[in-house]
Amino acid sequence: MSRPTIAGVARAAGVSVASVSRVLNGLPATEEMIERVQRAVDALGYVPDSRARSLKVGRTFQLTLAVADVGNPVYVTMMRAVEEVVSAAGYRLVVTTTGPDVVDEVALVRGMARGYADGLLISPIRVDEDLVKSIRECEVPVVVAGNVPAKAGVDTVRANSPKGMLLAVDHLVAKGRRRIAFLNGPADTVPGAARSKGFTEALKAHELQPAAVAEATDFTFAAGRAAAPDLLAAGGVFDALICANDLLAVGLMHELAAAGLEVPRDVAVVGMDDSELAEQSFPPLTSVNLGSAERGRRAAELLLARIEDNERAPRRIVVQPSLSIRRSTP
Amino acid sequence: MSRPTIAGVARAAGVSVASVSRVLNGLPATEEMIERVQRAVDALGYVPDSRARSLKVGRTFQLTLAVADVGNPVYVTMMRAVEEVVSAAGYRLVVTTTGPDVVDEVALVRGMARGYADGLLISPIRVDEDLVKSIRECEVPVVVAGNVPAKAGVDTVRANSPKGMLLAVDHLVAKGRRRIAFLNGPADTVPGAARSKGFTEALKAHELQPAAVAEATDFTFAAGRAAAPDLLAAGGVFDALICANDLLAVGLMHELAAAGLEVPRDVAVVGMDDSELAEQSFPPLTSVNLGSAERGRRAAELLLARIEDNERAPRRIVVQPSLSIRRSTP
DNA sequence: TTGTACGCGTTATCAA
DNA sequence: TTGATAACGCGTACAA
Repeated sequence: MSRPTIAGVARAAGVSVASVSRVLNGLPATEEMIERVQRAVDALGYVPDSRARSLKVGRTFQLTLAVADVGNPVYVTMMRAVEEVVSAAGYRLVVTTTGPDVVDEVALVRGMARGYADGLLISPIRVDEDLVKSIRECEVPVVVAGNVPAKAGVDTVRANSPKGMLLAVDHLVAKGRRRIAFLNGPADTVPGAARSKGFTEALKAHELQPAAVAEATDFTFAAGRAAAPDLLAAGGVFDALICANDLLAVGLMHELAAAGLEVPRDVAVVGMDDSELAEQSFPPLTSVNLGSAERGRRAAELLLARIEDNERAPRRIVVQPSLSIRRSTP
Repeated sequence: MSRPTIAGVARAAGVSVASVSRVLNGLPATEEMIERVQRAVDALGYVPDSRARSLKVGRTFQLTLAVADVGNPVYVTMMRAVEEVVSAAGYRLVVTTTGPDVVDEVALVRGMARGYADGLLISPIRVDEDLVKSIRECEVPVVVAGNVPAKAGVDTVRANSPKGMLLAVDHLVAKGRRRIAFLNGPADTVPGAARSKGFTEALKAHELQPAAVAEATDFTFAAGRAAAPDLLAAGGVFDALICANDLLAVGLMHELAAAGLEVPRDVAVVGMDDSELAEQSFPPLTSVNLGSAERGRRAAELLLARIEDNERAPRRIVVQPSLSIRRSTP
């Protein structure tokens, strides 16, 4: 006994398939018709086939979320927010990992043409001409969480890294720290470039010179630890440290402790992303909240809105940062 | 101009749709035919529609992963492993959050009948008769990551909590700790019940009595902190503490520090799951590795295998634990 | 308000 | 080897 189809229900109810379809989709029908159909549906345990439905209506009620690494806390936060919005709207979420390579991102965007999802929410870690082109030409609506040129012609939600950097520097300066160092992630990434620019600007605003700058090989805990020697070689020249994300900050804090430096007494540390790890680390980490959850939420809403109406002009939303002050700064 | 269909390609190439389909699916054809079809495909930028394909072949090449909370580190680890296996096999991953309620899990399992995915990988947080029934009757293959009665008749991959508990207690006893306390999560959950049973057995094996036992309201950092007063009220009666997961352990460690207790000197702390947080916490947390990544990987493999051959007898895999010793224990 | 019949884009069967 | 055509299960003109 295979799964019943709409034809089976119609036969069992003694009505036409059209009537069954109408009742199931809430279109006008007589009480008696609704009753008969419902009875047959229940009796047979009929469930509409979403494959056939997708082909017919040209929509899958699925959205794709593409991030570089589903394990990164900031993506986890975004994903959770996205999942909430999307499922509340009756859509399923297809989660894809692109990896660090831009060609994989391009392949993914092109692959949307197969029509397995109604929209794409992508947070590209690196951006090039090919990617912009593929996004502009994508067969389904695209929303970018991150920075992409306006000529891509799509909705965008991004953080304000420079403003966030300024909040961090303001705070440190207010606490009397002047010799500020910076640990970035890879500068050839979208967030890396933004952080670097923001740090330079923020120091300039305070007429300060960087006390030390280092670049980790990745935005991870391990990379943060590995970058420690570079910074510590400049021993004692900095009394504050800003890290491009929380993982780097926590990794570095472990090495600071190992080197006998106390946080925040000897070195104040500020992370970015304000992920759950910031609250959980010891000491709890002061961190720039770049609004990952809000970005996820708004990006998802933008995507849903665009699916409803693809004619509206692209919007570029910037989510403002805030500073979560904890015990890693004085 | 809408997307080209296989008919458009056939027309452009001057061949039949059947031939185009064959070439695209690698079925036997002459060199010249392959050449002509390929040329037309490239010229038109044709991409097969996966909706139509799904309807025809009865497969979507999608799998559903259902967990209670995509933000929980242990699920993140599992998800990453699952995503890797699944995408390598050419499948997409649909990620669904069930929430803490068992009725939502049942609805999800029933909903698989719509055929939007070829299989389900579920990690139920609570299990009841309804859920077991729905799993047994599910329209698509199901693999359970966790504990579910054999009568559900499905492949299962689970951790060995009791063995893991024993590893933790062995270690603590070897280090001279005898007054061992336990912080569990909700005992009416699958992992909570397993942890509780394991702790009791492990202490019995060493002929010890529990020094203190508390139950947090959830498996979270916040719940760990909130549970601290309960345990600390028993002040000084324990010199070691096992927590049902890493989040609880780290939350509690913050409160221990606030209470002036030093880890591991005053209290040795052991977590469970050996998530990335264990390595990142300060001091780094000794933790029972229950093999989340391996469970995810094997569950995904089991599901793929069952989709290929649904006749094989259900397998019940138990992944063995190990202990990752770090500085939170002497 | 209800029923008939067609088409969505693809794969698979059967003849040629 | 290739081509014509019948499904796959559903939604919806159009006609009654």
